[in-house]
Amino acid sequence: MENQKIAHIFQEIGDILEILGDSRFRIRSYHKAAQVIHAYPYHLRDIYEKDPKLLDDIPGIGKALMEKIIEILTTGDCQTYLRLVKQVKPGLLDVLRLRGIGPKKTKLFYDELGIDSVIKLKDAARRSLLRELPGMGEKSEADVLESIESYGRLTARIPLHDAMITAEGILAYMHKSKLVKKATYAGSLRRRRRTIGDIDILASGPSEIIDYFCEFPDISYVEAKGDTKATVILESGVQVDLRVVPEESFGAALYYFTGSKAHNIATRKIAQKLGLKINEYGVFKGEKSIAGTTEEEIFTTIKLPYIIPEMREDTGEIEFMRKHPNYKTVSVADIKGELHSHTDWSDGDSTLEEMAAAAKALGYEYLAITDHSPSLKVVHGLDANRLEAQIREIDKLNKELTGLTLLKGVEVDILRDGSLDMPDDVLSQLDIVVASVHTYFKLEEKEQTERLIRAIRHPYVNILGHPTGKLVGQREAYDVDLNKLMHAAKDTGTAIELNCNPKRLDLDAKHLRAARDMGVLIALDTDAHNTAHLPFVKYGVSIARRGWLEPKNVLNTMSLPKLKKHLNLKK
DNA sequence: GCCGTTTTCGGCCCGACTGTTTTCAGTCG
Ligand SMILES: Nc1nc2c(ncn2[C@H]2C[C@H](O)[C@@H](COP(=O)(O)OP(=O)(O)OP(=O)(O)O)O2)c(=O)[nH]1
Ligand SMILES: [Mg+2]
Ligand SMILES: [Mg+2]
Ligand SMILES: [Zn+2]
Repeated sequence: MENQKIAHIFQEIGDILEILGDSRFRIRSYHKAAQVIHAYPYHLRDIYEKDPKLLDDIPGIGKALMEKIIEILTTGDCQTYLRLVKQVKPGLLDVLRLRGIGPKKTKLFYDELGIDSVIKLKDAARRSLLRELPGMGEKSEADVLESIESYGRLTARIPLHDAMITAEGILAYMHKSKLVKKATYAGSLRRRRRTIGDIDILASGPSEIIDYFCEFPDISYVEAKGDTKATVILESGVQVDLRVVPEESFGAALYYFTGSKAHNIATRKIAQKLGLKINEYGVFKGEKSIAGTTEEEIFTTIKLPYIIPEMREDTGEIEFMRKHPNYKTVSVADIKGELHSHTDWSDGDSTLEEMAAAAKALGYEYLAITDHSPSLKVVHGLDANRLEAQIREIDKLNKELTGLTLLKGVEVDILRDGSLDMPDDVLSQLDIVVASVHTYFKLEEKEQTERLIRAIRHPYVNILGHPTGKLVGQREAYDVDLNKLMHAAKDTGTAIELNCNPKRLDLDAKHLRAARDMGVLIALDTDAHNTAHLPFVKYGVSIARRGWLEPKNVLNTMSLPKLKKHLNLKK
């Protein structure tokens, strides 16, 4: 949380410096530092307390920003920031956020017309005052109005799964055209971020592809359209960017368009040092193209091993892959089973038999049935009697099943004080216990953390379920110190869940990086409430890859015998 | 403001689209 506060201050200092017309490189340093800190796996305070000089070792943090971090950690404030905030009206930052309006126009409108809020900007545009300004005209004034009007209509970041479905629809349409040689999605979707800002589509072939793309039925309007790219807004409010390149540039373009921006900049710098230039058309030595058809070629020319899209965030992956060129992150094929699922015994839709058949069809060795506990009445949580009945039912089913073993389990509710919603003598009969929070999300950090640690330390708990409670677009993480949870998890051999439901995916790459470094096992659980949810594991795997996890970091890559042994260790 | 396997000074990724412009600035990817 403190890291996020520092990242926010640096981001805003950068934004304000932009409006004030400061050096763009100085601005870049602040923005870069903000991004680095935002994605940093450890508390800066912990680093500082170990040795303040270590802060300077973080890439993107130099002497000056290190001093500012220390100032914020020790005084709670940053004098530079406070001074800058006084120089710029807060409404200017809102103006800056409008599409098509950057720092130069924000400053122009303010200097010339005293515009310091979106409301005032709208008023000035309506009164035709903007068109008189240098570099402005009738069209650009109308564009300002349009930008203000559309601000609310544009969709915020959407869940990965929703973006994937939309992208697949667009790609199916693209592949119907004979002009299109290759087409795929790129951007944050290919890097599998939990949320997607816009959908980026790459195609190879002639530039007429752009016209065909702009005829896609779900388009609300075309925002920009040229010879090599177009930007459209769908009826749903989602933005789609299309980029078209010649076939021989497909690999270079895919590399460019996959990003991230920070990763691109980092590898383009490496190319520079080698006397090369990377752009979306290829790698160039002088005028001559020396690579471009595949991504692999691009990496080879700059002497790097292939780096998977999920890792391309400039969070240390370049250095790391140089040192470990054969590093392999976890993949869907490594997943041996599911450890968190529900049936129609509680709030699931599918029967035990149906869930077992679906798990078997996925090639799983095991499926843990973990229905809810009794305090959760709305989801028909199982009391001790019904759970014992389910245990007998599963024992019976296991005798009939071949190739798949059902594990007897429960998703036990963690009560307000950190105790569990099921007596120990019932839990002791189970193969696996997932413990998770469904109430009292709003406790303050210390209390919430202690509550969850108590659950982690419970001898029968194997997995802490959906540990942050985050829901895309609905609920922020509850106030909890994940690093402390991970220490307790490490101590006790408890796994932490990465809930694979695309609405949740509630651990992000930085948390997983920390878990990996600490040797905490992560369980990739779909929390399936019907058979169709089981394949959601692929989203969890993607996020795990973003956190650099190897198969050995993931609990459900274990074979059944190994898993059983592991689950028994704690008791 | 950051950074250094040619550098502690002098660079900082590279290109497309739009509107306003007679040659390019601003914004965005
Ligand atoms: N070299 C370079 N590439 C960029 C730059 N900005 C964007 N890109 C590339 C990398 C991005 O992943 C890709 C798509 O841009 P987007 O703005 O859509 O970002 P991205 O998809 O990563 O995130 P998003 O979820 O859409 O916010 O274009 C840039 O300034 N320089
Ligand atoms: Mg994007
Ligand atoms: Mg985009
Ligand atoms: Zn559940």
